[in-house]
Amino acid sequence: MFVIHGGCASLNSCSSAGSGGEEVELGGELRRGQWTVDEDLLLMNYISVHGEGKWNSLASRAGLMRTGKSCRLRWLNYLRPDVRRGNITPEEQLLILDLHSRWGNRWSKIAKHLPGRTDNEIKNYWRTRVQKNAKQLNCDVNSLRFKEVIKNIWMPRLVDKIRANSVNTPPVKDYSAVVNGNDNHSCSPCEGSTDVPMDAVWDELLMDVTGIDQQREYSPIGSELWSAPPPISDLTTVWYDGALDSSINENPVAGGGEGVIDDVSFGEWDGIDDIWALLD
DNA sequence: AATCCGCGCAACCGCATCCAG
DNA sequence: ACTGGATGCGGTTGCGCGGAT
Repeated sequence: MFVIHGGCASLNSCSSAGSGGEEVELGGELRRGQWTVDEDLLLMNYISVHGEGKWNSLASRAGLMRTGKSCRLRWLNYLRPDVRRGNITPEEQLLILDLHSRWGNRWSKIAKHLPGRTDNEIKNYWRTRVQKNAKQLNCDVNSLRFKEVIKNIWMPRLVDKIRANSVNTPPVKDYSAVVNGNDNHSCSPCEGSTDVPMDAVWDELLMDVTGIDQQREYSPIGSELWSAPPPISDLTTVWYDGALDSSINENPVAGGGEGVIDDVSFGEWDGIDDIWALLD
């Protein structure tokens, strides 16, 4: 019925809860900490029959010594059949960076545009990868300076990477197919992910990053008009020419309220290639 | 081989919001 | 309008693994 992906390899490896203050008591008390395979099966089987929702009563009816919140989290972040696991693709990275620049730490909102990805996963990605990068550059992750790095260095490189990949493979017309891999997860409605058409998101995103009107001409994704990409030098010219003029203060959420744009000088980023290498 | 250390990620917590009674 | 339970969300914690020493 269900396939358990990832997670604990055995009951033994998970049934003890480590020493981190987790109390796993079997005498009728609530369990905390790592979920066991048995618990996963109980939860999945119950939901397959009765559906999700009413998490508190679901927990007890399913015979789980867990809180409703814990069951909901486990289901949404791990057990749901359409949850996508594994490396965040360049396309997804680009989307995350762009959407975060617009909305800030609205992980759930961002996740709705990445089918199969959970807010938790995106949040973790941001904290581990993006914040690490900010740290390497000695700047605050919310600083305008770092946002300029994202916009003018990181995102263009991601676009390069996506386009480079697309040279070897036919243009992808359906982004959801990209992010879902080739598996046949229907990724059904993807819970709200359709409130903004993915093509529109990508058109806007690439417009933001490249500043080129005819982005549809070379958009690696979501475009039927896609053709051979322009030389990278052309794109970088456009990116870097426009970079310092553009204000990224359009977004009150992500702006962090600094209000003053840092003096961004890319001459200072001598080690940027090294840092970039860490992100690959 | 043993130990240390940093990273990734699953899970928890507290607060906010929604909604039915 | 009020209240309490259910749900959603963002921040934080800590375990386990793998690489470095």
